[in-house]
Amino acid sequence: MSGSIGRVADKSDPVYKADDTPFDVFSRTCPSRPVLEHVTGRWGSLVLAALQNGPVRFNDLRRRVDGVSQKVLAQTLHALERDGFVNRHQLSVFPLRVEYTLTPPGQDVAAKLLELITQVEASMDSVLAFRQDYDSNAAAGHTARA
Amino acid sequence: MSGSIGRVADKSDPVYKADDTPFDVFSRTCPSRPVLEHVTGRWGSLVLAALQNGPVRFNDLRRRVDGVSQKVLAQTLHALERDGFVNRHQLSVFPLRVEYTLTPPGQDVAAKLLELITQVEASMDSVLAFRQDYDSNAAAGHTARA
DNA sequence: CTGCATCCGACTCGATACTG
DNA sequence: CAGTATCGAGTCGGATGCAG
Repeated sequence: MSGSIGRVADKSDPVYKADDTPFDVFSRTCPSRPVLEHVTGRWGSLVLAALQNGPVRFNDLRRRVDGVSQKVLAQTLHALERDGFVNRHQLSVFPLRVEYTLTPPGQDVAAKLLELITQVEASMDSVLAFRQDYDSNAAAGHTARA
Repeated sequence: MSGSIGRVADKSDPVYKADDTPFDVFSRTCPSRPVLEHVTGRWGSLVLAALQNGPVRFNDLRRRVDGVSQKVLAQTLHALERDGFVNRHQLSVFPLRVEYTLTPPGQDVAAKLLELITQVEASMDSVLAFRQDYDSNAAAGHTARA
């Protein structure tokens, strides 16, 4: 860490949000930040989204979330399980069968996540269009943007 | 967490398809996935949230998003700017003054993001309670979990 | 003030191999 | 099937220094 960014912000500037939540993700020491990272992480968000429609087994999840490795999927699930967003149910049969489901808090979070994902997908057209513009301008004039 | 969540977007990102095929984040090749990662990334989400209430200058943003370094903040802003979610406005005065604002698409996404963050913060009590339970059970039982 | 370049440690990922 | 252990490689992120 650096000395320059260590707790420089005072409680004098929070312009936004005057609600009653004791948790503030903007603070680096707030326990909600790691939780948010589990939820919004590269794979966490996709895993939660994939669990929206009922129990899913490990390898099904792996197929559904295209590109994730076993190791990382296991890590992701552990984190979400420990946060109480995901429930792991293991059947003592053979072949081994483990089903993952969303807990009630997990459903709440996943619902919001789904809305976000939907919003992002809905924005994709404008994003892609903007990027083309942005890239060509950057290639030509450099800092000469709108 | 590192991964490539916070990686800077560049022209080597998966190329887009111009047809009207629906975007599916679950697909590894879908262009919406990197965009979602910019938005939900460790810092991207906090930056978008911090920009909700109007223009913010670089260093203000840095103070607001506690713990982020200049380099990473700049990277994050570049990615979001290229996606068309954030607008960078530089005033040619001295001292140099740069203001970042949300574009309309950025506002839509940030709104959903805020809801998600609020939901996560609202879940924190149950999360922390659950974790205590989870950890003691794991400690008693067998191998410790992450 | 803003922010790019570079160096470098720390961390994460993914592939493989192995256990229950 | 459902993971865990290990290892190499790649990346990220922080600090510093410099430029506009």
